Amino acid sequence: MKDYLTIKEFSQLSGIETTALRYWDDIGLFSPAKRDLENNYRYYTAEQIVAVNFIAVLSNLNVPLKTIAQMTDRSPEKTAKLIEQQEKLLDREMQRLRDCYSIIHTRREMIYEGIQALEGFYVLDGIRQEARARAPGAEQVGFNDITVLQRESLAYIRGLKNVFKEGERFYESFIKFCGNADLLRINLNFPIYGMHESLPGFLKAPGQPDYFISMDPAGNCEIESGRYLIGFTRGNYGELGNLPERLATYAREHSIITSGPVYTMYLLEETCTKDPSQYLAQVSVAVSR
Amino acid sequence: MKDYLTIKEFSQLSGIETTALRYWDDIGLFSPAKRDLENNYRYYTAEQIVAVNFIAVLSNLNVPLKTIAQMTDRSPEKTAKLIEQQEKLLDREMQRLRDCYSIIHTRREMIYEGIQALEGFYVLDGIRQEARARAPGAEQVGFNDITVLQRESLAYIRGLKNVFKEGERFYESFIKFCGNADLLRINLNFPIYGMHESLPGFLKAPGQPDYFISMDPAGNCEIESGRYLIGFTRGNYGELGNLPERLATYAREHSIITSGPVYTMYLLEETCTKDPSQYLAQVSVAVSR
DNA sequence: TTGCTCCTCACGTCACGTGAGGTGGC
DNA sequence: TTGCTCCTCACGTCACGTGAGGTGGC
Repeated sequence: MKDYLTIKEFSQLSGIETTALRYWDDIGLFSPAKRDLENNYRYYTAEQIVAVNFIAVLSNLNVPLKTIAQMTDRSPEKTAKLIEQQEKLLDREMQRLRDCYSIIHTRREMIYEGIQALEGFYVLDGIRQEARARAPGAEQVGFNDITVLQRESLAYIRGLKNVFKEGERFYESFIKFCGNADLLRINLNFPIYGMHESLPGFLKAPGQPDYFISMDPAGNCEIESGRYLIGFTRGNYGELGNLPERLATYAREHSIITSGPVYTMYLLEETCTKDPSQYLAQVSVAVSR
Repeated sequence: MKDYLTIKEFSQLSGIETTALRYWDDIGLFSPAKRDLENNYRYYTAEQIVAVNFIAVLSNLNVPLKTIAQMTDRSPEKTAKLIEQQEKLLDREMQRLRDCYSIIHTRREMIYEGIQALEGFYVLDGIRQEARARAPGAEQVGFNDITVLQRESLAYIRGLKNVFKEGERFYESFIKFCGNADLLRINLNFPIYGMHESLPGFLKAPGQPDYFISMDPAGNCEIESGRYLIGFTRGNYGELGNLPERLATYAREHSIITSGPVYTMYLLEETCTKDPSQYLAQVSVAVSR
């Protein structure tokens, strides 16, 4: 009399659901060591735990059961090869997950910046203070205020330069950018922003950026760290209201000299709100003092 | 006249299959900006690419479409919270994949050792030589030879001590080990081996190890690095043939003093071959010289 | 007219999950 | 007898994929 385990016992020892065990039996992937001929009960042996656990690991890795089932005519070499393949796939999958993490994390940071801008925040010596820890001497900055802020460097990758022909619609450029993305190895899943090459160009046509940029932390371009003149506004893509004039006026009144590109970043957009009038844009340009 | 994209154009720009786009429309997750009332054509806008890409990223992360669909009444806070949740899930998922990697990698290394043992290998000064690069003076070791080999340290975790009562069957201990695994935080997906506390105990009852051990690289026990007396044999679990005597004889004839536990490792088992008589066990014990 | 795209509808797929209805062992 | 376990069978689920059959625009 050998020791046999019922399907429930075997399920508890191996951690695999009875429904899965029955299904694996049905498709011929993994069958009990014995079947009772009278009542059709499934009986497993203890040593089958090793085999079923290996199947479970592969199944957890999303290896199709058909692929696993091909191991019925198994050999050390075949099993090793299957594992080697899975190791490679796992490497890729982990890279994919890291990429996804990077995407959603970047997006979340943008959203947080947007929420902070809406709530207002405190600034001391160009440094944004932690939400509720107001330092003495810190200046309160509201949503409608223009301010100068220290910024960490941010990587990005940019598309081809936009060319706006007479009467050409805004989105044709964006569509071209998307169409070229694959070719230029631009990942469209990161936040996509606009960039003007200089402030005068921005003031002339705020809704027509010279480039679209993807905020890919692995990108080959960089928004340099330093002090930036920053303002916010709400509204649909390209509709910046009076923000351009407010920025220009602030710079003139505070004798601020700006340099380098102007970045238009939609911190809050479709992923955060259904109402385009509630989109939130942050426009920033480096201060050269 | 606004710029509209057909489903195919939109699919190509976003990288999302038309079938998925139609399905997402059907379930109310993501619909085109416009429908032609006459022919029911779907028309998308360029800015929808941002939203659909975000959905695609979440969907890639196996977020149920129902969960994503709850974002129809979205707000910055809700979206940020959803992302935060996903970041946590991603952390866990990546840890899970690392664990799986560790499991199959450990198993593959064992299989390679098993294959090498079958093929035979060369040993120079206790160090196993690379397969075909036979160093001068190296000694050939066949499958049936007992040998002394240098071994790197290996982590493992062990279960409770086995107690074999009179007439108790081998597998009852193994079943107890499996039953306690969850409690003792033992992962049964790693290779499970046997351990005797000492050589005399092994020689007395080779098929009744004092402990079962799981070769978890994160385990709290260690097979120390050093020289080990090593032999191989084929056969079902616990059936070690004349290997115990061969080991004892070799030790006596070569004046080898052994110390510490005896490890019985099934390098090739059910995952590699269907025939239990083809299982390959490696028995090893530290040499204290 | 031709070739291409678009549509809906129905059915298939994968790996189970969920009852429904009935049997078997202590 | 009672409660628990086991069985099969059928249908549901999730996120599409795959034709089938038919329409629409240049």
